[in-house]
Amino acid sequence: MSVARVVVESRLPQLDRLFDFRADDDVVPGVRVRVPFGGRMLPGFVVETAAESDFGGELHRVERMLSPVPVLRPEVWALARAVADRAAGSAVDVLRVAIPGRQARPETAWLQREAVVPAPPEPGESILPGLVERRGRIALRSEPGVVAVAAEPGGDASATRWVGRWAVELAGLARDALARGEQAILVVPDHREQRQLVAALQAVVGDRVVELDARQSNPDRYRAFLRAIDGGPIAIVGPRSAVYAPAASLGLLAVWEDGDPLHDEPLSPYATTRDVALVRQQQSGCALVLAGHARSTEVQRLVELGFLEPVVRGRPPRTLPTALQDGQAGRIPAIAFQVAKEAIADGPVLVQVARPGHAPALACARCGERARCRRCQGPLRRARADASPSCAWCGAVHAAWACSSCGGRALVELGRGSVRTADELGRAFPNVPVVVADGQHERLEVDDRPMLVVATRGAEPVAAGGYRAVLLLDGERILARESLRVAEDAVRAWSTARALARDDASIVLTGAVGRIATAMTARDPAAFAAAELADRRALRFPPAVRVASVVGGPDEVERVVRAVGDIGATDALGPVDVGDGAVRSMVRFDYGAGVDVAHALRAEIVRAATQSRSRVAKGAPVRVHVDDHEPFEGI
DNA sequence: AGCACGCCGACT
DNA sequence: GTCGGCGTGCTC
Repeated sequence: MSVARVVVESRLPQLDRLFDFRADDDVVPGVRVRVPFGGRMLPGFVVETAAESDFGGELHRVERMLSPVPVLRPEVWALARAVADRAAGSAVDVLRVAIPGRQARPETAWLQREAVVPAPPEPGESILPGLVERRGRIALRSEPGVVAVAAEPGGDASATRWVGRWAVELAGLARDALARGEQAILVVPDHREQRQLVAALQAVVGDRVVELDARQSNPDRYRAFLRAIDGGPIAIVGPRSAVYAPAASLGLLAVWEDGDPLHDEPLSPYATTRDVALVRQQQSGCALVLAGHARSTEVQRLVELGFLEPVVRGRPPRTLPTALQDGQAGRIPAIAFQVAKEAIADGPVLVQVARPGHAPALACARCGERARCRRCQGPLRRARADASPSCAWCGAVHAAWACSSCGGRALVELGRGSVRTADELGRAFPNVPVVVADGQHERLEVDDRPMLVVATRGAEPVAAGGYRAVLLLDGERILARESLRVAEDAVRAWSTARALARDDASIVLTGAVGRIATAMTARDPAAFAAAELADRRALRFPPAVRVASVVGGPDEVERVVRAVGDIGATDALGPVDVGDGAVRSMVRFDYGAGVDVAHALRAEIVRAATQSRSRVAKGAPVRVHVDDHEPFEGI
């Protein structure tokens, strides 16, 4: 009998620590257990074992071991703990995304396997030779093993398959780690990038690739996770949760397009891949690569600090930014038609648009009032030219619409979506097939024949031989959005779409002027990222500072903000009303105050969870979101 | 969260 | 005198 120190699976912030239980000797660190806790049974993970406990009272006994597999590795526990502390959250909440649920069948098969660790692959050429070897010797401004890579656009333009050069280059770096017998973790925003990266990896490391994908079935996911537990020279690829993959000797951690919002975890404590990767790099000393076609302002900040060494690969394809004349908004400019016409005979042409459907917005033809859903007040739109208006939020179809303010029955279409753009292009190019790719119509690949591919941002299919031209439409509409990161997001979305083009392709960008247009023609992404970051500094917005949003009842929010305000280098914005009797404040703080702020926030969260249960003080519960990616959205 | 403990108001 | 309201604290 020994003592098992267990983290119990409870959302209560005050239980986010280890509790001791008596356990049999087969209960080893990392296994899942069920323990008696507060009068009932709770699942948990054994974090460590010891001969004795320093708890004063009588220890309960572990009820049973749920699985003998040590799924929580020490390095992942350390990571979860640090990530939770940084975000004023619970470590178990991190483990929920880090560790897939047990599946009996794959586990039985795994337990009966003959443990075979694959041989390391042969070393080969990579874009940053020696990067992985430098692990462990990372210091500010001296030979960093941490780099920000501006990836080379374009790809392998074979007629049957397209793999971006970025993927080939990351795969080469992964092979460097595997050749040393270490693991590589490569984190991508989406399964689109995952497909390319897996293809590139298989070309250089064969079957030493493990995909940890939330889209997999539960057994497949657990099977892949168990393969990662086995260790050895393997490359682990997956979306944001893969950053927590078990890898005892991690040689490389690479994040592709760290600025993509898909890297933001929507579950508490909301850590984004880049931040987790930075913590993991610090803990493991692995080489860290933050790569993308665009540079995030967060990466720019780390470059300016000298923590990341910037590396610029390749050169963007020729890009023509075109401003729009008055009254042209939403139209396809003549130059875009011209470019498409010249390129289409030779192969596919990509047209990127802002919104899906036919008409993304509708308004009353008589009074101009935006058409809204009678049920939920959501905006109405039209999916196809001949479709009835439907609500974008609840999906209700409004065949017989009447304006709520003037009673008018006629609608005008505002803007145009992918389907309408496709219709118009189809008329302009009568003999060319048109393919629509958006949230409703997923399309991952197109072949090398002439066609127009109309896609919303992030839904662009890969073209086997590379696109012959890319039209980036709706710039003015994208940039009209009210958000801290519009420009950064737009440049990233345009840069990634453009990278799907063949090297000799022409790129047309409509509705972008000034700094943003320049960003799309410059070779080096630094100038734009630096200018964006300078703006944020001037305004004291992230990532120049960090922010924590505090939502809840007015009294509670005020109390939390006051507690954090006692720390230096902080200030608060708000509170603003967010409905249902709740308010929101934004606490801004310098990076240097981060540890103290997170600590104070955590203390307030625990206090709110334990002391505020008197019937009078029971308002909306306080919720804290540290490093909200879009802190001012919806204000 | 649930559950135990503990201290003031109406009651058989 | 005590039964029970809920505020407070704890969960190995």
